[in-house]
Amino acid sequence: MKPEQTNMTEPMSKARLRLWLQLLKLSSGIEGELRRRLRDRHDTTLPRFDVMAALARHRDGLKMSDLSRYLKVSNGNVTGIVDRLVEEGLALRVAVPGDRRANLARLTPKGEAAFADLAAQHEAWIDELLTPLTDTDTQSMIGLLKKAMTQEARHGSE
Amino acid sequence: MKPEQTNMTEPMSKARLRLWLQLLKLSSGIEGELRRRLRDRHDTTLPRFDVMAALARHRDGLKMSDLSRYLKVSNGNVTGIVDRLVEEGLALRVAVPGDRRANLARLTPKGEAAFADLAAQHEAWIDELLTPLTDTDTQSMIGLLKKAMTQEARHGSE
DNA sequence: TGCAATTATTTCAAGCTTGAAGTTTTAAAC
DNA sequence: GTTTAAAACTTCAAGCTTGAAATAATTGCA
Repeated sequence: MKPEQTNMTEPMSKARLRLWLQLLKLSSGIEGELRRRLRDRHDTTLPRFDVMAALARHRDGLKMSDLSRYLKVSNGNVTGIVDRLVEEGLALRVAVPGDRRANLARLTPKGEAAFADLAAQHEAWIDELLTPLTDTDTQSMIGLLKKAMTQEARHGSE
Repeated sequence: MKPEQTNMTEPMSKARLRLWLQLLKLSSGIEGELRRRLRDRHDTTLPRFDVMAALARHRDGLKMSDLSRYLKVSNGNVTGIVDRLVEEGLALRVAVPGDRRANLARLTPKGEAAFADLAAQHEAWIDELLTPLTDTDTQSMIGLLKKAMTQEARHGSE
């Protein structure tokens, strides 16, 4: 049986590899720029921003292992990142009634204020970095990305 | 002046943010799976694979700082990754005639053979992980990604 | 009620990553 | 020819990341 072809000129595997490399190029480029801006303008990091974003959506806080699952990173990693947010006064750990093993990570008022500012800027930065795309482009790409994830989800990720 | 709108329902900034989150979800998911497979099946890492891929395209080798620029990672990072490839016998450092500061990193025959195998599997994995996309989807997405990078490139990357 | 299994979190080793400092070498300027 | 600036690479501190081990606590079962 013939392999999947693309216009009889290039196997599908080559086309998909080229797609992957372009995907990586765009996402790495944007992510790198976000990291630089967070560091240079706000003295913080993208992982801390991600944790704050998760906690901002859960005002009562999240258990460490829930945070780990939500962000798809290891428990050990979450421990370290929350440690630093606590050191900065942006989050705190709260005991869970009835379970002395567990605790909740929660944003402080200072953390909530800081995150509100960061979130607005983050949205503006993404808007700027993806300016070349029209609304139609954006909706098309979202559709394609979701289509790509229908199968990819069956290979072990959300 | 009214902000950019999308079908009068959502500002462009929100749409682009949603796009970014989907982009991140797909690329993180695939990258995570590649890392797992490289570790579990080949006892190696994605950064080492990336360095080998760069060196495979330059049979004579690349200078450390050329490698750093090519891969867009810091010199210090490249030093460490090449150290480990050398320890594994997959690469070696070669002196540059006339410049005792510089050296070339180059794949060994063992490294070239190992990379050929990894590259074939890598391509097959990407093909598998992006199976839901038809050739038309793939070409469309490549086009959109490139369009996105026309402006994004002006913000300090590539 | 006691014990084994499981859970929640932290700690740990190893690898990666940045950006700056340090060292050596080369190139440019005078 | 000498001095200064720049280049090439490594080392370093700090942060992130995984997955496994360690510790403490809870749950479930006999």
